[in-house]
Amino acid sequence: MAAISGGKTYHHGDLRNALICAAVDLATEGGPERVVLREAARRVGVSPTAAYRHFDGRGELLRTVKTHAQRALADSMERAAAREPGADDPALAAERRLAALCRGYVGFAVAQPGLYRAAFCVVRQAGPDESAPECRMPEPEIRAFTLFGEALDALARAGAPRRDVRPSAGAAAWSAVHGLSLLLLDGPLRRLPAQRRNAVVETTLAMVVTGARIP
Amino acid sequence: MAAISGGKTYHHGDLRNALICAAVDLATEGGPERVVLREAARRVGVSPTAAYRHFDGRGELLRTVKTHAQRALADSMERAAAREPGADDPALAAERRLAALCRGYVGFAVAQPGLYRAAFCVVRQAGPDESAPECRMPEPEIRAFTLFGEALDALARAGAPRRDVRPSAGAAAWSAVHGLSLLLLDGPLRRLPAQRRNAVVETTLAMVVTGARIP
DNA sequence: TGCCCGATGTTGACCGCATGAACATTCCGG
DNA sequence: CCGGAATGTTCATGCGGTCAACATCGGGCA
Repeated sequence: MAAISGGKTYHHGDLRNALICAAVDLATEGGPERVVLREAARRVGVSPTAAYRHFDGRGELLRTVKTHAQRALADSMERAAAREPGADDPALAAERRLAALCRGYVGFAVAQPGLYRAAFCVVRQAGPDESAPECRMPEPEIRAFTLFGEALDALARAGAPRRDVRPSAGAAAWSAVHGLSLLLLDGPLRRLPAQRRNAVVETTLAMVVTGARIP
Repeated sequence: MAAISGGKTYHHGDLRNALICAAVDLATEGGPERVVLREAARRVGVSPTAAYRHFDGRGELLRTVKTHAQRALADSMERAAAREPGADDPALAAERRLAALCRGYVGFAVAQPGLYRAAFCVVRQAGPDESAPECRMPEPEIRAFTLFGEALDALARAGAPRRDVRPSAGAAAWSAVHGLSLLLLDGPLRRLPAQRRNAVVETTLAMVVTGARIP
């Protein structure tokens, strides 16, 4: 993520991207609260206010980082699922895939705490229009949720959960891994030794999978 | 929480408490990030630096609020459980109590988003001693966890989960309600209409309970 | 009783950050 | 080749955290 630039000219040439990279680095190092406009500008070697030519302000910069982090999270999930060996029994395969997605999720959170927190941080909106229309589904751009949903669908096709529970089931699975991740990162489970932490993760996974299996 | 004071003297008389109240109000209104030393002092009608006679700085003030919020959360859980009617079947009673605790948990989060977030916010430590000794259990002062643990114990005594899963099972249940709360508050489930939100909550509860029931 | 010290507040100052206004430098299309 | 649009810069304002020096109060001891 650390970009290098050669000659110094008055015009940077790709400041927007450079700032994004710097901001992502900052978030990676210390989470969303460390995404500071001035610091990003400093790292890129540009004056603080230059950023305003490319972003509405700190808010928009952070939102960009957030999007990046959400993508990275989903990627981690897909990679984990791809590593998972298949199975003849479709139900078993579906369960394995669900578990792998969960592991990819928590794995990303633990490996990239700063980015993970950035992926879910709250960013002040531009307009004070708090009254966005209600939304049936979670913010659509969250691919992580889509992945859980699809996995649960597959499980359903293999005969497991009641049809009418979906898509709530996706949200339930998501809740479990999200809560687990946060408790492990900055929450009260932060100091668990690795082995005990693993136990907690596996227990939670079991809860998710059996919760999806049993009507 | 809003305190009134009578005559104005140079010495306030109970500044520490007054500041805490103001800070809790702030957190209630806008979460931990709105707990601002200067603002708390302003509300109490005192100069900003006066707070330093009673707190190490913003950090300690916030930590105090956090503790308060954790207590309030646990109280909400216990109240919800107390409202729950008993049952003849001990296993059923145990399941009901667990569900009630969860509802009390999520209910608090939804009713007091600011306080809830404050209860789990990260506060910079005084010394940079990142290397606290590893801890087998979650931070002991978190009564919420204790409550989940006890409820699962009761369920275990009624014959449900495998012995060896505890206390991981407590963490799993906690993860589910914690993640659910956060997704509902500022997360991607924030805009769900009330009815759909209820469905998600109930589905998650079912996951927690069946997850605890099935070995 | 009266005075002095420590506890408690206050002022003033410094630093970092977000953000806006006015000014400077490039670059590119006509 | 030139002028305006892009893109950066400097200057200034306001907020928040925190420190040092100074002011005030109140209670205990001589």
